[in-house]
Amino acid sequence: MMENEEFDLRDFMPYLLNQAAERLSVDFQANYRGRYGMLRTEWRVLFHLGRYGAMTARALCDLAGIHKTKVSRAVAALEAKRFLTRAPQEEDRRHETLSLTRAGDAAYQELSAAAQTFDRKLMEAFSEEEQVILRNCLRRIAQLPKADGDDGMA
Amino acid sequence: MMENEEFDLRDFMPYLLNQAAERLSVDFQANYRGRYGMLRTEWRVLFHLGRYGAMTARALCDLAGIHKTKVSRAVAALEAKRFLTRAPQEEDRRHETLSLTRAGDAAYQELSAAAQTFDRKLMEAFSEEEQVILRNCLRRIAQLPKADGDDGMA
DNA sequence: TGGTACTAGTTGCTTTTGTAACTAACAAGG
DNA sequence: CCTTGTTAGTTACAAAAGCAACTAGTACCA
Repeated sequence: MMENEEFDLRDFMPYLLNQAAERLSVDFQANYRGRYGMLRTEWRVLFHLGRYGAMTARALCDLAGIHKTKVSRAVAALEAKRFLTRAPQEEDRRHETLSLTRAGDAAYQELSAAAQTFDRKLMEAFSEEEQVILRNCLRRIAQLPKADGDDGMA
Repeated sequence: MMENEEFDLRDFMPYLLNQAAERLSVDFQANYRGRYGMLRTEWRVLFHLGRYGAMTARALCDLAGIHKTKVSRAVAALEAKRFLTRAPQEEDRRHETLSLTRAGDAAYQELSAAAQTFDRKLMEAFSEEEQVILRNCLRRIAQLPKADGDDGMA
């Protein structure tokens, strides 16, 4: 045992990223779970629709990088909560335009504000330089091409 | 709609971290899933035991920040694969010392090497300064105290 | 000895996710 | 029309995770 002394698990990026991501996600959950009974995917769908406007489920999948079954279920849940409505497009009835209701948009506004506050507060702990580098590096990692060419979106 | 123009979801740290973490974890999975049929938690338990030596499940929970039910099931799975053995301690038979078998250690050695290669390759894309800041920031985020004082380990 | 309380670890049940198969709508060619 | 192929979205089933209740071993104290 105990070979590879120099390699600490705590320096392994996938592990470190997961720890950091879980740490923050669990904290922020309190906002959408407690007040609105939303799941993480529902919050993301809500956020995308609020931020980028009405779109189809397919566009949402592409934009947010969420699998279509997760989107499908999140949309159904948000619809049940009366936070969004669907409208099949006339030219092609396979496409459903998803739009937030007034209540959905209100929830988005509040959660979006909470998110900004959360982010600002978190970032107070970091210098300007650290913030820039951190966001930049994370974006680059998130945008890495998938290893096997499969985008998992089939 | 479309208020809060300045706040892009892509800059929200919990989201960004999750995206980056998922991206890397999915790639590295190929190593332990394909070759050893391991789950993520099993890999983490294996890694901790290989890296830090034999310990109890409880110590593993604390060290790795994994919930005891997940550890319990991962240990059972690794035992079934003959990668570790348990030995109740004589002074207190509630404590079981978990130790890797020869096969378990061999798997750890190989996966640990794969992890180092993975990490090195990933980090080639970043400057020395970026690497230092990135790891440092992530560690600080991962170590933030839990919001509600509950460590989720009960 | 018996009672209460605490810790280690497991198990049962429910919720959530992943995978793959499915339906429905369209498009193009024969 | 009718087949074949493709895309949007849903659903069924299986794998995994979360939570809470449980067993078992220990400690303390009356």
